[in-house]
Amino acid sequence: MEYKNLPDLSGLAALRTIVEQGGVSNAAKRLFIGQPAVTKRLRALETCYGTSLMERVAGRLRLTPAGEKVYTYAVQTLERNSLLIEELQSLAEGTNLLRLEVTFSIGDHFLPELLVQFSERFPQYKINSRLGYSKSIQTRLVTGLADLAVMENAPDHPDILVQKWLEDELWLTVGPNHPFVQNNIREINAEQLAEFSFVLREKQAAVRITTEEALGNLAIEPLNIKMEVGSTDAIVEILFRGQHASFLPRFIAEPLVKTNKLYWIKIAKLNIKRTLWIARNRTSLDHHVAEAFISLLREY
Amino acid sequence: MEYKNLPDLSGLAALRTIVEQGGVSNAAKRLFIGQPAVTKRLRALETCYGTSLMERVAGRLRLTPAGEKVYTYAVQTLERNSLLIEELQSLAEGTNLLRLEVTFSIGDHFLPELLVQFSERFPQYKINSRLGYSKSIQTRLVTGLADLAVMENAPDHPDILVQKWLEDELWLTVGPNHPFVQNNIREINAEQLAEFSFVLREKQAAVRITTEEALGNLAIEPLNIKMEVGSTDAIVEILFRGQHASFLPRFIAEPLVKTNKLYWIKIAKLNIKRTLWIARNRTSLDHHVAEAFISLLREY
DNA sequence: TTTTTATATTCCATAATGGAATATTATTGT
DNA sequence: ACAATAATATTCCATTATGGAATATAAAAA
Repeated sequence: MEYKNLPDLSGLAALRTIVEQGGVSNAAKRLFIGQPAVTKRLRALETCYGTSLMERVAGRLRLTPAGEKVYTYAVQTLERNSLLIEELQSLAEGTNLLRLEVTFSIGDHFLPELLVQFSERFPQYKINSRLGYSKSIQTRLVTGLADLAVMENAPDHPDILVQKWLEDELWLTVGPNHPFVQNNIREINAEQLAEFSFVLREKQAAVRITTEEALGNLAIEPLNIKMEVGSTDAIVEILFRGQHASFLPRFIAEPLVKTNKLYWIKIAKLNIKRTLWIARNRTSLDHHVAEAFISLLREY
Repeated sequence: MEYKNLPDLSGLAALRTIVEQGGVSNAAKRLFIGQPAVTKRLRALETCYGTSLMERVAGRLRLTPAGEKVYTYAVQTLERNSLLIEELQSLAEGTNLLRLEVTFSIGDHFLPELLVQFSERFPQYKINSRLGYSKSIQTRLVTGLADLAVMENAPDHPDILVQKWLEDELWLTVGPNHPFVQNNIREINAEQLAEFSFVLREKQAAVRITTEEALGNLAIEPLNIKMEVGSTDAIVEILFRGQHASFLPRFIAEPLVKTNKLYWIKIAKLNIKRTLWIARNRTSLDHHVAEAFISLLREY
């Protein structure tokens, strides 16, 4: 089991493109790389096979007899790879499977109901969903390991298309036992944030990132963070029971505030707004299960 | 013409080896790389195809359905690359390989020495040589199954180019026990051929053909052919031991006659002359190994 | 002969790869 | 239940590979 001097598929692609485009310079344009890189790939491929594949005749490159054999292998291998990719997509689509990624707060709050509704409306489709941080979700989208994502931050990558889903805010939220609630204080200045004992999500969480971005622009003392907790539900429980404060997404805080289970303390001259995003890989825009899920999202 | 996320053949090799060796650590040993590199190649391959190829089941990796398709492609692609490499080696050796055909008498008498000299002088070249009758040699030249022939008859075909090599004759030859030798007779008339008991080569042999052509033009009785023997060396032995006669190529008879082991009986007014030929297929005139062999022939 | 076209090479910055060391996951044995 | 073992995954870092700007070389065209 010895694999020595394995050729590069990118080298085979270069050989094929040189032949079919009639030269190195044209191939470079079609491959979106520079001319030297094309020449180098071709010559590197020759090293793999230990023989000349193209030689210069009348100023242009022509296949050698050996080159013709390698060209045939190149075309077959590349075509088969394309077919394989289609096959893999069919395999994924064939099961009508949506690979969905959502950030944690969205996962905790929206996902259960979304999944139930989706399953009732589209019983033929399947969903694999997972919760994750924005960064890793972005990676999974880019690499094709996810079909669709719903996120609290807009991904920043040329291969990802985003569309807005909902507008949201982060509310400074406390429980019923908090002194500010006891003293019937519902609005503060930003400087007063230093008086609070905070329990916040961990640093990678979208809520935390957005909070720190918004407060980082203010000339205030650092927050007094007593705890980092990896679950918004747990934070809500802590707020119920103690005298801590946290920044919660409005979609989580608002129902609780309306039922007087938690209290929103407004910050004068500060609204931490954000958008919830739908994100997809640019190359998967024909994914019909994802389209179905998005139509459901749009009903919110 | 877009080639994005092309897989790595080394990644395909890793996948194949993991499957066939039953795990990452064993695959690492077989590939002569470290375990982390194997894992990374596998996971990098998954990124190329945008789907999981192997997942951990009971502590070990197992192929996913997608992984099975990629494994199949991997095996095919790697095997075809191996075949391609062999093919390229054959192609390369092909240009250094001489397929030589010679008629039997030349094969018996000249070929051993020729091959030894050729091998010493041109160690980088290979020769496949075979003995044959003129007819079949001609066919093999025409069909490209032979590169070069040395023959006792000139082939007659538009695709075969011939050049003279040596001039030769056929000598009526007898052994020391023959009555004509005992009676010190060294020249006869053609009519006296009927008095001889002949041992000749088989009908397809060039010697036989040339002999019968030469004698067929004479108004003499048919030869008394006691034996047909398929080897000129055997004929020489028979002449030593008995009272038969034969027609031998001068290049075989002359050394023996000069040392009084055999005797040449001249035929008045008859010299059976012939030429030894170098023959090639018209379309293979740039065969440099053949040129090398011909240069050696020219030294005779 | 000069200009234009096509490919090859050099030098350098960046990206990719492999491995030692370590971490994590899972199974087995006591 | 815990410790030991087996298998895979991850981190960090050094080395190697790759692409491109600039330039050189080869060949054709004007």
